[in-house]
Amino acid sequence: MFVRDAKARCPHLTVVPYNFDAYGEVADQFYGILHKYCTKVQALSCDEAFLDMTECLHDNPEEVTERMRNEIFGTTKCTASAGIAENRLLARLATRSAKPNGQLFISSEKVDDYLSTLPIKALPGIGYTVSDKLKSKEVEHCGQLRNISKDALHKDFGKKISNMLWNYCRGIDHSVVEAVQETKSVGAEVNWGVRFNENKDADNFLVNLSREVSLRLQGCGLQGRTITLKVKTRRKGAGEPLKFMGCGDCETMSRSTTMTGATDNLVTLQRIARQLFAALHVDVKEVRGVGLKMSKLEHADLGRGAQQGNMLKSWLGSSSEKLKKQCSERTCFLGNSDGILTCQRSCRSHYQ
DNA sequence: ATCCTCCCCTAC
DNA sequence: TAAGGTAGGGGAGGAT
Ligand SMILES: [Mg+2]
Repeated sequence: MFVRDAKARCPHLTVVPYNFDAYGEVADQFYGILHKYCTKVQALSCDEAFLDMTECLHDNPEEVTERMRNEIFGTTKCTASAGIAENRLLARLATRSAKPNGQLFISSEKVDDYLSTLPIKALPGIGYTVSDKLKSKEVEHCGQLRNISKDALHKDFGKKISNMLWNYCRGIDHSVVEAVQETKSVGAEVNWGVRFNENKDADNFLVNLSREVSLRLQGCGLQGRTITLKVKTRRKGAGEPLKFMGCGDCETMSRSTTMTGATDNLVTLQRIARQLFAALHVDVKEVRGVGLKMSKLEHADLGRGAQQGNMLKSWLGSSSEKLKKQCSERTCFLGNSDGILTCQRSCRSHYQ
């Protein structure tokens, strides 16, 4: 429900504003505590992480988890939930079941029972499209999914997704906790408040978006070879969206260019962004969203040929918090010529 | 046989 | 699918 509608129904509604600084502070405390208990921590977001506790099995995992949750609450005043199991898939599912403010250990013996009635949609990586497709075949729970052959799944979902479905519905997950994650792409997009009257408005927007992406790349010390422009346009027949300045029902198109050398250069980005936009042949009056993304990344200071991949620690570190704030302030200048500003960098505030 | 581009799906 | 932004990954089909 939109705030506007909620206020219509509840005129005295108190709307609490975002407080990104506080979320960042809690995230720092959260990760600080996790690292006190475990060296293998993989950050999924500002409020969710995997911990590989294999090396800590000399202690009782459930007791360790109790202590961590207590410390998180004591320090942050935010409750936290946790799942404990033999692999990442089951631990993640256990966490969902444990909410709010609880913890759950799924032992090996309980896995089959737990999964048999679990909706397929609850599996990570399975969303509306895949689960609806299975539902249309009367397959709704993991127990039912186990009766579908690998071959049949492969025909309907392709290699990777069929394997994932086959393994996950049996509680199988061989993936490992990776503390260090490689950034694959850096980009920025705006899909709200975008309305252009003239070509030069769109052009101006592309220039600013290019600047934003260039600055973000430089902020990360990264350069890239592939630039992708994504444009949302009003779908034929779709009227103005009910939500003010929203993008409404749109079609999405994209074009990309791969260069021989990696760059973070503003002028290069602007030139290519313009070329890509022109190649899409859209009526600027119909544009509802624009995004620009750089991929095939390399470390800026290592130059070409250094295929090491970039090792970026979680963006939750305090230095990257500062960068994040700068980005969000810059983003305010991405508003179009009507002065409509954009709101980026949403951040979940619940910790359970 | 593998890579690339574009599109779609998913999670937070 | 009545949030929007960032990012990762996979599928289809064409290109190499
Ligand atoms: Mg799911």
